[in-house]
Amino acid sequence: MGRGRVQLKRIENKINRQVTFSKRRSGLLKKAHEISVLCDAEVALIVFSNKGKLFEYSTDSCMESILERYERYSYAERQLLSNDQETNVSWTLEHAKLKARMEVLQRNQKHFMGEDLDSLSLKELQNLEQQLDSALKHIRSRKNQLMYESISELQKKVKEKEKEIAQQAQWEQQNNGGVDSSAGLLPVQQPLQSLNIGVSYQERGDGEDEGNETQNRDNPLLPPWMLGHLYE
Amino acid sequence: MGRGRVQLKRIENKINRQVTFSKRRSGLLKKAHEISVLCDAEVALIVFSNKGKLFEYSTDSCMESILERYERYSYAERQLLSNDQETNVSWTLEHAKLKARMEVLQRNQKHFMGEDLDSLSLKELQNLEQQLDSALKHIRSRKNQLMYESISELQKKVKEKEKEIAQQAQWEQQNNGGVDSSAGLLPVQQPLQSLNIGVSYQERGDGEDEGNETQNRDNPLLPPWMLGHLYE
DNA sequence: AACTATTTATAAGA
DNA sequence: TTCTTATAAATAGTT
Repeated sequence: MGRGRVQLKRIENKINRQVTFSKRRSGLLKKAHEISVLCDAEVALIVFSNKGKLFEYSTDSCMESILERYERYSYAERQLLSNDQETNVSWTLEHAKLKARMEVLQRNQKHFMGEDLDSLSLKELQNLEQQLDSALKHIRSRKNQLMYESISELQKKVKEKEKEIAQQAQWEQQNNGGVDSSAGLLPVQQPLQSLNIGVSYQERGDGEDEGNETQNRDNPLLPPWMLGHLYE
Repeated sequence: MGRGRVQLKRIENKINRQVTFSKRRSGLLKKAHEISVLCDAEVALIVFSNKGKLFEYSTDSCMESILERYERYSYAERQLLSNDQETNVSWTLEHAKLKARMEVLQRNQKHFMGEDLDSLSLKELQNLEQQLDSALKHIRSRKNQLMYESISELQKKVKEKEKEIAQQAQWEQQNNGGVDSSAGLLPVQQPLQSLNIGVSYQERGDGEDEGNETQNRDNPLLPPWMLGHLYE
């Protein structure tokens, strides 16, 4: 409709295109409005210009509700996404809760490590001391148990080795009249080295090493007793 | 454009309206497509008929991306929500990390409380013992400091009270020849009660109370030494 | 759905 | 951009 036919292809002349856009845009909006009124239809029209400018028309100026209706109507997929949005709130909440618990745990950890004690009252300090005392008892008990098991195992192996050596000595005695019968007198030393089992336990003396436990202060992810090898 | 003018109002004749809707709809879609091609614009057109049937046109058949662009462009409010969606990935990640750290901290806390020790090796147990030993030293040091401060303050107040009483005794002696000069002989007892300062410290004996620290096992939010009053 | 008289939209020019 | 105008396109009413 105009002085000449138009081919359905992009108008290369920039000015021309801009003018045509302006004219056709208003025509389109007008027609959208007309069909909306005449035919009692719900219309949503969104136009982005070449340059990114937005123009829109929507029946009753209620774009969002029409778009929502569209989403509902057309894509179950989208529905899932919007569900995500709805759960965002509770998710944020859970996240905040988690953070709060983290902070409490970190604070506790510091207290357990003898740090940040200034914020505790005398009563709280007493309870903490009691707690650690009790924990230490458990830990030492468990340690003793482990050591005992280790020693028991060692003794078992020592006895086996003793038996072996005794048998060998008996065999040698039977075959060449006995070369060295004193082997059985060193049943402990010999097996301990050959078995190569290290129980490097040593009871800690009190009073040295005072500042060492602060090295791990800034890394809550690694418990300090996992870093023992670093100090050795 | 037709044989007669049309007023911009709802067509009451149902058949007529339906026909007009059909004609105009195709015209509208055509024009939407034309402006899109001719002017290099991005167009989204959604039409719901009177009866709820959906018709749509979108440039490059990419309705969702145009609608997203619209949301981004038009509502800052919506922008925030869609941004949330984009950061969901990294957020999920952060959440997972937080959870992992939580678990490590909770495990540590149990170890600090002398629980779940079976999973630790002898070496780890030694390091833990050393850690707790050191922490206990700090805690006891801090406790002693608090007690010392408490006692110092008490002594100061006692001295003040003494002075007061001495002054009063002197005054009484001057005025009625001395009624009770023995008041000055109890300078410690008297003020201690009237000042009402409780230092309820008591050194813990060893060996009793072995199972008590497990009461708080299921509540990582409350450090056990905050629950001291529950045991009393 | 097809036809067609008419209205409307708009291309080109100012 | 807006106005004008010639003409293409859309479409109301009819068949």
